[in-house]
Amino acid sequence: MAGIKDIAKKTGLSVATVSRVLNNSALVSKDTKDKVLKAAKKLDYQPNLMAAALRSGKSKIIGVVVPEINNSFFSKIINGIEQKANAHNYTIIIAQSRESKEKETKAIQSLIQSKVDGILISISKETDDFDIIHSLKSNGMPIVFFDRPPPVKNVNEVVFDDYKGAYIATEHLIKQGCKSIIHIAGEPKVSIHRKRKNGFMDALKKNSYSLSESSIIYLSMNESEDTKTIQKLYKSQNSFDGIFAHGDESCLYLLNILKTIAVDVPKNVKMIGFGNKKFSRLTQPKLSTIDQRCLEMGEIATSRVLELLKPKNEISVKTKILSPKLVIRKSSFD
Amino acid sequence: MAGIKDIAKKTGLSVATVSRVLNNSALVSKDTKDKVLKAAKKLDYQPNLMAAALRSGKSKIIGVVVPEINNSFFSKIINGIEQKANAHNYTIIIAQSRESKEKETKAIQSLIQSKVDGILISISKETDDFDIIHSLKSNGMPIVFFDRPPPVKNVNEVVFDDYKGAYIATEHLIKQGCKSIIHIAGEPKVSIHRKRKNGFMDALKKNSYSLSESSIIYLSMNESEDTKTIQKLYKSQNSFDGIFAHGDESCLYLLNILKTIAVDVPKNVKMIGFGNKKFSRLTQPKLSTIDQRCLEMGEIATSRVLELLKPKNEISVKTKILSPKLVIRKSSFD
DNA sequence: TTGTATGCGTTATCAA
DNA sequence: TTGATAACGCATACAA
Repeated sequence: MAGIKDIAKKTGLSVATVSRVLNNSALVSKDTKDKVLKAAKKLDYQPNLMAAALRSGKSKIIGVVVPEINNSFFSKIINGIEQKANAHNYTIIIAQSRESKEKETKAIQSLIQSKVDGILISISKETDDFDIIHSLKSNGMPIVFFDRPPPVKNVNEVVFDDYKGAYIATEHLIKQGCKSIIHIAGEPKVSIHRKRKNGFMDALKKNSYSLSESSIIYLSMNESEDTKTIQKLYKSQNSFDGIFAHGDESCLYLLNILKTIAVDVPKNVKMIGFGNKKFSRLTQPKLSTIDQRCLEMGEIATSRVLELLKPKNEISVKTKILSPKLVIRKSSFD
Repeated sequence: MAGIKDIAKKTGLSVATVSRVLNNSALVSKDTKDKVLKAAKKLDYQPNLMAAALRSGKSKIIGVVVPEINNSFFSKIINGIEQKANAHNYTIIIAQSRESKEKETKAIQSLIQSKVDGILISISKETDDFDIIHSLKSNGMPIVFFDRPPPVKNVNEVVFDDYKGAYIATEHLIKQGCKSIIHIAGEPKVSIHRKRKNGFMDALKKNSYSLSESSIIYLSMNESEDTKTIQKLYKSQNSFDGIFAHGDESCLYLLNILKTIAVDVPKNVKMIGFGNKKFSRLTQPKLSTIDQRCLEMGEIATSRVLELLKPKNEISVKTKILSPKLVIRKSSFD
């Protein structure tokens, strides 16, 4: 493992020239270039990125902060980020906030100290003050938010249209002939859950479907209890033939309950989830769902931060809203 | 955002003294210490980790290479790694090989160039030569393998006992009274799949259970085809009342098939999966499974590399084998 | 207890 | 086209 100095010694050139070759600084003769490259390979040259970053002021690293890596939604997005970043010769450093404001702040600080050139971040649920965001902005740190932007003006963000996703899912059930559709709702404190619920309700209204109290169900996640609830509802006059679940997880959960009480999916009831999780293809029937285009979200956010990194940039600010993709499988189609 | 120099200027002390305070080098008066700390806070001091690393030769970073981050097995392990590393004031950099030997090599190289102090790695499936591992070893890079060690002598490794996991799962079914157990096997090219199959077979032998050709099933993952296969087998004289699936995914898949052909789990057939995936708690009945103690694997591997980082270390080499944990839920128990 | 001076490996400026 | 040299921000050996 050699450095620039070793190559200089070996070739009899100066470190400056060697550095120029290694950075394609064009002002070198083909002869010396070849000589240097050959020596580099022979000596197993490994550039010291830290030294280069220190000197140049550019680390070629992008920092990524997500709530949780063990979450396929975020890890898919990270894949998009990594691909795009690598394609532009950038490396990424991933940090987790674990939905804690304190850890989030620490993570950001740590990225700053690691001299990342830019930051991509999805804000933790717990975070309620945004001082650090403001300080990042005023320090001129290139920063792009994805999926969960902060309530701060004039920021770059890439978000997913949860409302529309829910709307589309619901309309899909309507088109499949469902006459009475219920929504398995998520924890209302979470904003995306509220958006999905609203999308569901508006789709019903728009299509002149009636919306009763029993149209929105909050499950207890206690099996026998939920089974009773669903069975009772199914046999009541408020029965349903369509289900839009706020997530694939609850869709799976419900599918199992329906099987238990001998309701056939999709014959008797059609259902659709949200998230396009891996396991949604392993059920029988396979689950229809809404795909959030995670990979694209990561790619777009990265492209944006890469733009901000270019010296020429005018300080424009953009919000990109990703539209949902309907994934039709067996659970909503026959 | 200030540096060590700014603090020196502000306090009228030398950079050396400031540096000493910031590194707890003990040889400073309480007075100057207070002065420096106060100024540091006031000026919003952010250490330049790259400069410190360059000077000290220690980056306090551990590099982690995994095949895929979007895989709950690995991301759980990473959580264990991160926790342990952070607790010791180390940061981690995560790189993905995506099961490609080429990307794996690049990832390792990139970590070296980032001057990580040590490396944790789970080898990609595709990797078939181990030159880079040997060169890392001979360069004295502290390195610990987890889950998928390379076939190289004298390395530190933390692995999971897949054979034993399968054995325990099978014996569990036997204890639950199953008389005829089948195994849903995985792709035999993958070594852990072979180990699980062997554990299954040995558990049967040990308990004097007969093992026929139809005891080991390879699914096509074509729904209707697999449904027919299972239904036919279930109604044949080689019928079964216990299933050990090589993964939770195929366990879920099979559970759905059984429901479709009206076989009750766990009454008619008991089943157990492998991996303790999140969704295994969302099925009805909930899936029994084998937990691989991912968090511990990450923690142990990190502790090991941290030991190697201590100057005093004698070059001992250890293999740690993690035993499986049986998770009994409804699918194998009534 | 504190300060001076040097160097980590690289890039960038200036001169040749 | 190339070389000598300063500088990036910090840690540390040595001097005071």
